[in-house]
Amino acid sequence: MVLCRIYIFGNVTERMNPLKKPVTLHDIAREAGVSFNTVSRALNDKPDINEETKRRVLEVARRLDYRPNRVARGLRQRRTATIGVVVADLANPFFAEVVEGIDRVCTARGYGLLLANTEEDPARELAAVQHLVERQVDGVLLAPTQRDLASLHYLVKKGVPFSLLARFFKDFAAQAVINDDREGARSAVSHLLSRGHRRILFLNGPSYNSSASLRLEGYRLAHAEVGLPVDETLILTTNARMDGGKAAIETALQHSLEFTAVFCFSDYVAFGALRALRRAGKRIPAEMAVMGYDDVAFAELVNPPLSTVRIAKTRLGATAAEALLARIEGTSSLSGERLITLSPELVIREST
Amino acid sequence: MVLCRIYIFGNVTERMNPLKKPVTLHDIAREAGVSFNTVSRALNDKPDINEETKRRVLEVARRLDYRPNRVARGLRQRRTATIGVVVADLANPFFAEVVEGIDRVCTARGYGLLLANTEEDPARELAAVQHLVERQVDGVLLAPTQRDLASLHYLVKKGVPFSLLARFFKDFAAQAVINDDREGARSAVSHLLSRGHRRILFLNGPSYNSSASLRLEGYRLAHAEVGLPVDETLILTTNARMDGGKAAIETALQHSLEFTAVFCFSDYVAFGALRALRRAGKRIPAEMAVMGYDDVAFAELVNPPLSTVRIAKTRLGATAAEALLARIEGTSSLSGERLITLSPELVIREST
DNA sequence: TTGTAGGCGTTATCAT
DNA sequence: ATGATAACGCCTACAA
Repeated sequence: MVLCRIYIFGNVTERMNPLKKPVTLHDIAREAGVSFNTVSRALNDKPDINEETKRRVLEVARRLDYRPNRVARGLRQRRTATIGVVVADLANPFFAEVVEGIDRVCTARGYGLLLANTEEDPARELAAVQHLVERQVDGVLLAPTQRDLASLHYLVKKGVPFSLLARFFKDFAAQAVINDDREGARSAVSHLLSRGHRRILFLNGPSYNSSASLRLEGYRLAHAEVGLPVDETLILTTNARMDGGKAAIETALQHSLEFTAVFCFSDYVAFGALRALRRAGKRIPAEMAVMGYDDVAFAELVNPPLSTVRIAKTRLGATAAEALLARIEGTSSLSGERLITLSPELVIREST
Repeated sequence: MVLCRIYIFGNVTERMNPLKKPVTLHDIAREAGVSFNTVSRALNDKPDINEETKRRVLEVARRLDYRPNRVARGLRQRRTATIGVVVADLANPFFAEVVEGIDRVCTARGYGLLLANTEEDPARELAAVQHLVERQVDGVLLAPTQRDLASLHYLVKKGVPFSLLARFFKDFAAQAVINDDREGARSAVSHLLSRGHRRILFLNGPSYNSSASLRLEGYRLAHAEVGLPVDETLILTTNARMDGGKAAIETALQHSLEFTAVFCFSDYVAFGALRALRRAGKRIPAEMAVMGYDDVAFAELVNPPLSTVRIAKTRLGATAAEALLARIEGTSSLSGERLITLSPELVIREST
């Protein structure tokens, strides 16, 4: 592995402008020969103002390329038009797409997006949330690690509105936008059962994760529907990454566990499982069916293309943002709901 | 395709706390029996203060769970400890990883991260930059669309420091952290040539993209090194996404263009090419070699695992952030350099 | 219709 | 060592 060296060419010729002082309301006022709050009125088009002066003021503002100082405005109005976004793992395409959805509605409505990454570490989650609160965000969108409730308690204590992304708590009444993971898992496992599989290995996520527990319910439900008892030895817990899937399959094979299909907590896990299975000489789907979850962009690119459960990721982000903004701005729509559940879609490709 | 319906369960029982007024310096001052700027001194541990009172003040602050209002601080100090990040496409894992690198150094140094997404639209790029400037960010990290210089001129005019991510301009002296794309392409094409390929199709990005033009130079250089003239008909321009690679291969095949290897602008493009080639019955690498660029996480998962050129993505983001912060804070280190170039790494897997 | 005054929560600059 | 006072740029009264 080649070490990355840094090459440096040339040097910046042009000196940065030494942060020239921005034009303020006062500057415009002086230029237009009015008081500075007449300018304020003109710019925020308030009712009480003469059309003619307003026109003149706006003209001057345009000429000087005036830009409001949103920090000052934020201090005065006690709202910053900013929302904090705390995700578990940015490099995970799942969250990247969720954030894209959030960005779309936030920028459309003039809100800024203050981003933080926890890497599934509860301590970082709390630190991030506190930091965001200090920055006076109007609300927070959070994918909690679910190891504890510290950050949520903090938000409640500070009175900052928030919604949860893709995860929720049974015993903590916070708004959450989630995927219907019970149904997603049920339909996936049903599909496998309908193909004749009777021993379906389940590589699930950790039990504190709400998606994992919902998917486990779905797994059981599908079995119950056909009157098949669940063999608990087929339920394994892995970490949510690729190596988790690989490792789980390897140990399962070592212990000569019997199964003809694998249902995975995520596409990532499925990719790992796929590799391990192929390395063990299993042909897919002839000898072994594999099913993922999420439908990240690459699911259709692996070999064979992965069957999976699609989550509407950007939609999830966009919906969460809308619900939160509605709550912040006092709009009605989705504001009061506890759980907003998006329905999943079974995507059958060639791995099952 | 199943339409995604929204199910809504339950209702939020607990009313959000009506944004209780946060504790301020004054509150602490009253509680501790000192003036509010003594409190300020204590908290920012300034020199001129009695140890005893300082201890007392800090104790009160802790008890009341005081948090500084960073908006007020930002207004007063004219620095917000925030940097703006403008990327081209969040859903692209390349940029997601770059942002992860940025996040790591920014949070470590107490900076917040205001994120915006252009989706390669110059108009959105300018709007995003203006928005960030209104929010008084201390600096901007920008992956420019390169269709025009409007946003850069704007930043210069406003005197806001910025660095470019992964792209640069020959004729505009802005700091940029980039990959050595000429060398990356040269080594990739060299490798193909050394395997005996003589007609190497190049699916390149649009020419305004600085990476694309550098990679073209590398393509030519590799040919020159072995004294092979370049057949210009082998150089195609595609959009940087998967469908681009697919479409390009399809037309190339239709026009019965002769080639035994394909070098792609990105892994994404390569994935598309891979599919189109396989659909056309080509065996890889026996009949056709394929090489990508970037080394996104999935490159090793496709079939066959993709040979590619690795860019140190998180490192690129982290380096850019460090350079920018150094410039903002007046630290020496990388601050003055024009181009900071990271060296790529050739990764040979099974597609070549 | 317009201008004046005050304050949002800090930090910085004076006095004391 | 501490306290009063003045910004920072804006908005929201209220007065003219």
